[in-house]
Amino acid sequence: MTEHRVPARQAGVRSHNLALVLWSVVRSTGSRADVAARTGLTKAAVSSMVDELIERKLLVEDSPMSNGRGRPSKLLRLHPMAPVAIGVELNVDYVAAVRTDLAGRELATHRIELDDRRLARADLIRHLVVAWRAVRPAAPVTVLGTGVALPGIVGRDGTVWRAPNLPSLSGVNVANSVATALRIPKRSVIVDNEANLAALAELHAPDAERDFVYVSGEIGVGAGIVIGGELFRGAAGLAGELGHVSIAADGRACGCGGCGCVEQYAGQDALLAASGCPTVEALVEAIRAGRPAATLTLAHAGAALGTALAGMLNIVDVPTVVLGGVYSRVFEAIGPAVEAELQRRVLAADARRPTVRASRTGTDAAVQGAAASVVQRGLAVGSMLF
Amino acid sequence: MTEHRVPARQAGVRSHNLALVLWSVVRSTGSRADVAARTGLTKAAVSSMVDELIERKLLVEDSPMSNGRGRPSKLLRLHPMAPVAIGVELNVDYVAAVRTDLAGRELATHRIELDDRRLARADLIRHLVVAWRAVRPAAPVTVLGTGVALPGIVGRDGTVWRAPNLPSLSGVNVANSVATALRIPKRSVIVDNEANLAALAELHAPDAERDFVYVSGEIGVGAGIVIGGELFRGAAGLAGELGHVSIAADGRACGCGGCGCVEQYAGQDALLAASGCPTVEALVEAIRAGRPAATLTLAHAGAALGTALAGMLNIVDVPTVVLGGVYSRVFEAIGPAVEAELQRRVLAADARRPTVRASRTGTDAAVQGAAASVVQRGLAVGSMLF
DNA sequence: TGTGATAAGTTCACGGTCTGAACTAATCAT
DNA sequence: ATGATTAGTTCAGACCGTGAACTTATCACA
Repeated sequence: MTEHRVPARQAGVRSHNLALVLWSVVRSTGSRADVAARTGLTKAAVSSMVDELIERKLLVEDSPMSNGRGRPSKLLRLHPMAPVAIGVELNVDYVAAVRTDLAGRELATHRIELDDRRLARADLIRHLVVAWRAVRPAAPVTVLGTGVALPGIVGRDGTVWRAPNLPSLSGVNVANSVATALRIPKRSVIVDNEANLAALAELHAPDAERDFVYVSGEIGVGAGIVIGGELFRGAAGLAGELGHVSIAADGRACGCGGCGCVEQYAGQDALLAASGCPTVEALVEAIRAGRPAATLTLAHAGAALGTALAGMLNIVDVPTVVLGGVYSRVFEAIGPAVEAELQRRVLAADARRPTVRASRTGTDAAVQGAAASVVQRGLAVGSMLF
Repeated sequence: MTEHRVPARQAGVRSHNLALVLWSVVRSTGSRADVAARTGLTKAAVSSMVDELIERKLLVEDSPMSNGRGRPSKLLRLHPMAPVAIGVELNVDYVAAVRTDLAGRELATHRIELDDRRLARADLIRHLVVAWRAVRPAAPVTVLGTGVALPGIVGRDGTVWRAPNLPSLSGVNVANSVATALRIPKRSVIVDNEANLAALAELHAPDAERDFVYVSGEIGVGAGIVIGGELFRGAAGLAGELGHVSIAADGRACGCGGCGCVEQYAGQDALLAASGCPTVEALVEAIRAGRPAATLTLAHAGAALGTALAGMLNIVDVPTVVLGGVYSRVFEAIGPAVEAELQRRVLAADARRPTVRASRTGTDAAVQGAAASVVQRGLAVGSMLF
């Protein structure tokens, strides 16, 4: 039954509305009157809360600006020294980091390409630490928290349940490791699956749908499920593991121990091997050139991906699929095949045709999402608003 | 991003806490002091709210009862004339209804066996109306609302998107039809998938897990997903359609137009046909007698069901499967096969072994859940508390 | 039979919160 | 200058939960 456990108090009202006002300004600047109109609060209440937010150095007031008629409004903006969020990503072939403000704007980025697959746990954590330090703020602004994106199944407490492509992380509580290595509080660290966080970034992009599945095509294949504008994490945070869904009971063997995993048919390595291209760049070029080896490879991969996705859409009921990572770079070649398979296999397809589109975010989707997840938790109802 | 759209107000605090107090008493009787301790509110606040709830005729006070020491407590109970909920279910081979109090206790039940498959839409609605009237309260208590359970895919507004086993309902907005036929407000009617509502009933049973998938084995096979103690409905309310998940690309043809649907291998009709039993009762008897035709049929069906469920568990991340409907009656024969398949195919299985158990609710799970969904919505935060 | 311990329930001043209306401030058009 | 217009502030009013003091009611024991 819906949880009614916690009593509501007046202080909760205040903190909810404080977050509402702050978030309203973060999304788009405006005067107190604008904010009142947007949020539905009265001007009086907004005034009082803006005062408090300015006092707390979260907002600043621009000098008055005329609107043509009437008293000029004083636009509100995020304080230049307002808290920031850091997102880091440890993936199979790169490490990346980003610092963002509360609005998700990038303030600093960092990225290093390297093959992590064989590294020991301590080295992996060290890479994360280096990336974190590379984007850490110089000025004395507080870091709200750190989001960590990983290519694996991550539980709610930050423990890696399984990471087929980064085996030395299996069983490690990365939240703990990162927190102690950086000497920051453990509860300021959020660890999640790379696809989940990329989905969060996609959700924050302009004009994003509120219900979709984001498919992350990297070395591994993951999926982040967004329902009603919120990330769906499942009971323990393990939801959406698409790469190791089997599409053929007796198919190709996989590093995870199973066989027939989609990743073996539509993962980045499989695409390169089947098309004979040495790098993703070469593959993109081959497709642009219309080379049959490349286009055919992607049509097959798209069918495999579409088959796995169809099962997913039948079960979680989502109308659109967003292809990200490698897939967004080869979208013209793979998108139609995926869509065709969905049209054929999704139950509700004749009533509501599934949509497939390329991601609007770039290669830094996961780090952006990692930072965004920190902001989101900071603004969540009940939190102390920093 | 998490929706912060709506401002919080003091009235919201009151209505939240009022619901909290009412629900606390509904779950188990107790004195004002007990309620204060359970909810975390102060005695003063509880006193004030209990007064209001008594005033509103939702609670009554027992005569004082000594506890051995100290001033005797006056136990609080649900008012005998408190609002009730009605749940009705239209299934392929029966129509059922139940009236419950806010605690979910059955006050009246009704059930008629009949084959609905060929009936026209108007007749189906008429059956629902008859069942509803059979359990309607005699005394002048208000009916909080009506929950309707159907074997099909039902959208949030009460429209049936697809009902392979009850074709004449396709495209019909059952919420509207029922509301006008009964002359009750449309918004008091909640329509949902039969498996979703049965899952809700399972959730309300004593000692229920907070994360599970409920599998409803009737003529059709459906699934209700419960995560964190809440029903997961997906973007449009269509989540969990398990019966028509394909487990063999070129498998048996299905009424839904596809082929290889689990329902063709593990649905009630498939079980009866394969085992040669005329009725479910005969099948249960055959299993008790250990007849190989029956046990083998169920082992095969269990493997098929387990295969489909494994995909589901990989995607929505749930640790336990509850088998309901027919499956709970033949659990000893089908459970182990399902479990074996899950153990083999679920990714997280070696870290967290999937559990399979029989449902604790009976044949009236769906109607009970339908009534419970009405109560749940009535107590939801933001609602006017009736 | 009375006294004290114990626990249930009530009362009330207080601080925090939003609302709504009145009010002040600042700019532009005429 | 004057009035229209819009931004922002102030303040009384109502509501709500808290916490502490207080009242009520019972039992155990003397």
